Amino acid sequence: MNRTHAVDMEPAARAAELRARIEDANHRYHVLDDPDIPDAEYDRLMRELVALETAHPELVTPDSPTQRVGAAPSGAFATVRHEIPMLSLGNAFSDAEVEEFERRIEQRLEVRDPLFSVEPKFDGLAISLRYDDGMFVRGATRGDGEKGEEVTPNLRTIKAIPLKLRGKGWPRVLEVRGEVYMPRAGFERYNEKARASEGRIKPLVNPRNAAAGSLRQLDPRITAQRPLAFYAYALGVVEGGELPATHSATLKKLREWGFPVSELVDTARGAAGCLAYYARIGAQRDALPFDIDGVVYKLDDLAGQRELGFVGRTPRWAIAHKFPAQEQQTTVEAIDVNIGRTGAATPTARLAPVFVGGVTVTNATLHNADQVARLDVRVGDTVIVRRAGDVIPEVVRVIPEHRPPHAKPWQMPAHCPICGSDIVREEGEVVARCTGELTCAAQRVQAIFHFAARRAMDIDGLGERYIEDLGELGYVTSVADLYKLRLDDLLEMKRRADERDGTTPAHLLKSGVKAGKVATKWAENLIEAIGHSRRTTLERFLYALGIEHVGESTAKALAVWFGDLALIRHLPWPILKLVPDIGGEVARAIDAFFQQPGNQKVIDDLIARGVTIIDMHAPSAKLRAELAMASVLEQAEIPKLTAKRAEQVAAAFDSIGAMLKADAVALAGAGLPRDTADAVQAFIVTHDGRDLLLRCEHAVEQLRAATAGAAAIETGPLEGSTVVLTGTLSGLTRDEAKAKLEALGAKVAGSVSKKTSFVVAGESAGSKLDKARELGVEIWDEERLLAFFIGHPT
DNA sequence: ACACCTCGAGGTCG
DNA sequence: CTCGAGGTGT
Repeated sequence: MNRTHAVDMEPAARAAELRARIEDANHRYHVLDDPDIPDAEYDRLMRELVALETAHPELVTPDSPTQRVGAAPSGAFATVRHEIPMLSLGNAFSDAEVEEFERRIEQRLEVRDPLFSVEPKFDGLAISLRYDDGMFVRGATRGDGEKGEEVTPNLRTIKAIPLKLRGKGWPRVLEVRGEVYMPRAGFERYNEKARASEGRIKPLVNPRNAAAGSLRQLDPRITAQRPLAFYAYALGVVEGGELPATHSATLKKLREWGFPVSELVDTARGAAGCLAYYARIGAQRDALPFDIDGVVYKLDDLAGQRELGFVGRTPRWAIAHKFPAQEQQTTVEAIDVNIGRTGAATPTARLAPVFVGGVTVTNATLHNADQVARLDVRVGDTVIVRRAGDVIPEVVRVIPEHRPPHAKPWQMPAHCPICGSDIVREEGEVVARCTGELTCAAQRVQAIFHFAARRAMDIDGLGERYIEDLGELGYVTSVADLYKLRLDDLLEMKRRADERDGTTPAHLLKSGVKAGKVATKWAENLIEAIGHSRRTTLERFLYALGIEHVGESTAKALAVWFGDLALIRHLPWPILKLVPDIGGEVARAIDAFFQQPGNQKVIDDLIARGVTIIDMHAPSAKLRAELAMASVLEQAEIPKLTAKRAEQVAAAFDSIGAMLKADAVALAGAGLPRDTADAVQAFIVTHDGRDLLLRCEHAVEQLRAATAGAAAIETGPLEGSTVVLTGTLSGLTRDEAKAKLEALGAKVAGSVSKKTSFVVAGESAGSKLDKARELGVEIWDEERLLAFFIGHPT
C-alpha cells in the first residue's frame, strides 16, 4: 500500500482502506501482541480517519475503529467488564493544539487560566485494580476500554502493586487505574540474560511490548520473572468513601494508600504552564529510567471535569501531548552511492520525506555494503527510520510484508557513478572505494571542499556547488588553481554556469536585483577569502592537503614535531613514525602522499602562488630539526667540519630541506670556508636527501625524549587531564573553549571514556553527557568552566 | 583491550 | 553540532 497515492483517492474508498488497516493493526496489537506498524504510523492512520470522518460525517460506520478504542481480547483470559470505561485520551502534537485544548475549557467553563494536573505519559499497559475493603481482589487490562482481560494472578506478582491498602480512610470499593511498565534497566538486564541464554530465552523487542506480553502470560510464574513496575494515575469505581475535590489531591491520597505515583506529577497553570512542563519533561526524557511517549494534562478540578464530560470515549478535560515520534515508517525511493574525498563509496537511502523526532528526514546513511546486506534494504521497500541518538537518521529495519514483488537485493555498483572507474573493495576492508583518485570529479570536488573547509584553509564562500562549477568548466583542477583565480574568471564562470543551467535563481528575479551584481559581490568576497587563506599555519596546511589518515590531530602532531613543511615533505616514513601517536600505517601513508610527484607539484604551486605558512611551532621544532641535522653532519666525519661549523650550517638555512638542496656556493654563503663547503656538498650529493633524513632518525629520537621532558615542565593547572566538550556553549565558541583549555594544559578529546577528567556540557548536550553520567565522569556546566577560566587566566 | 582518530553523513539555522 | 563505523596506536 503506497500512501503517496492515498491522497488522490476518493474519501469513501480511503476511509474503507484506513479502517481495514487500522483493524488489522488493532488485531495484531491487542490480540496477538505482535504489532506490525510503529505506534506513530497507527496514530497517523487514526488521525487521518478521524479527520476524514469529521469532514464527511456520512462516512462514519458503526464498525469504524473510531467508534471504539481497541480490539476484542483474546479468549485465553476471563473477560472483565469495566463498569466505568477506561478512557483513551485525545492527542496533541503541537503547542497550538494544546492552546486550543485550553481555550475550549476556558469557554465551556467560563474560567481563565485553569489549573491542570500534569504527569508523564508512561509507555506501558493500562490496567485497572479493584480493592474490596482494602484487599486487592481483581485486576484487568484495559482491552478495548469496555471489556478487558482478567490478569489478577499476573498482577499479584508485581511488587509495586499493593495487595492490601495502607493508611486509612479508603473507600469500601476502590478501583485504581494506572500503567504497568518495564523500567529500561530491567529491560536491558532481561535481554542480556536472553542473549547469554543463546536462544533459550527470547529477547524482548521493546519495554512497552515487554510489559504487554508479560501481563498476558498464562503462567504467572513467568510474569513474576519479568521486571515490571506500576504507577497509578486515576480512579475507576468508588463506593462508600469520600474523595478529594481535585485530581492532584486524589493522587496524594493514592500515595498514602500505598500506590506508587510518579515523582514527576505536578500542577501547571494554563496552556503556558503545561507547555513549560512539556519542555521540562522532554529535556529529562532520555535520562529517565523508563520510557514515556508524552505528557498528560488533566483539568485538576473534578467538578469541572464532570461538567466538561466526554466526546465519544475521550474526555474533554484531558489530553495527551505526545513527543515527536522517534520511529517512523517510510519508503526507500532509491539507494545512491556517494563518493567521498578518499573515494569511499557510501550507500545512502533516499526516502520519501517523513517527520521523525522533530525533523523531516529524507536521507539516511546505510554506511556500507555490509550494512545494506544485513538489513536487506531494497529500493521500494517500506522501512522503519529512527534518529540514532535522536540525531542521525538510520534505517532500523525493513517490513518484508510491504516489499514490492520484484525488488532485487541491492549491490554495490562495480563502477563509480561519477567517473566510471572501478569500485574496489580491498581484502579485509569494509569500505569500497572508487579507484579514480583525482581523475574522479567527485573526489576532486571533495578534496577541494576539504581544502577550503573552515578548519583547513578556511576559504569562506567556497561551497560544494561552486567547486563543482569551477571544476566542470575547467577553471580549477587542483587546489593550487584556486590561487590563480582572478575576479574576471569567477564572473565568467558564473555567467557560463547560469547559461548552462538556463537559470537565474528565482528569488533574484523576484527581488528585481540584477543577477550580475550579486555575482560580482560573491566573486569579490571569494577572491578576498582566498587571499586571506594564503596566510595559514602549518597544521592547517597539512590537514588541508587531505593526506589519508591525517586529520587535525595528526596534522598538529606533525607540525609541532617537525615544524617545517620543507622537512616534512621529504621525510621517509621511519622518521615520521617517531612522532608520538603516528604509527607505521599513518607514517607510510604520509610518505606515499609526498612520493607522488603530482602532490609535490601542487605544494610547489601553492607556495609559488603566495601561500605562506606562519608557523607558531617553528622555533622549537626547527631547532630540533637543526640539531638533528647538525649531528648527522658531525657524525659523517666530513673533513674540517667541526661540531660548531655543523650547527652553523644547520642554522643558516630556513629548513633542512633547503639545506639539502644547497650547493657549495650557498654553503659558502652561510659562512663556511670554501673547502669545507665543498666537502659538505660532496656528502650531500653522495647521499640523496631521503637517505640523509633517515640518518637523522637516531638524533631525532634522542631529542624526542628531551622534548617529552620539557613538555612536562611547562605545566598548567589542567596538565594531564582530558576534557570533552559537548552541547552548545553560549558565552564562547567551542574552539575558544578548546584553545583555553589547551592553554591550561588540558587535552581536549572528542569522545568520553573512563579516562576523561571531566565533561563540559552546554545547552542540549547529547549522548556524550549520558555516557559521562554512565561512567561517573565529572560534569561541568558552562558557568563552572567560565569561573575556572576567570580563576586561571591564561 | 582500550582509547582515540579519521572519515563520512544529515539536519537546522542565520 | 552530532553520531557511528571502522581503523590505528599503544
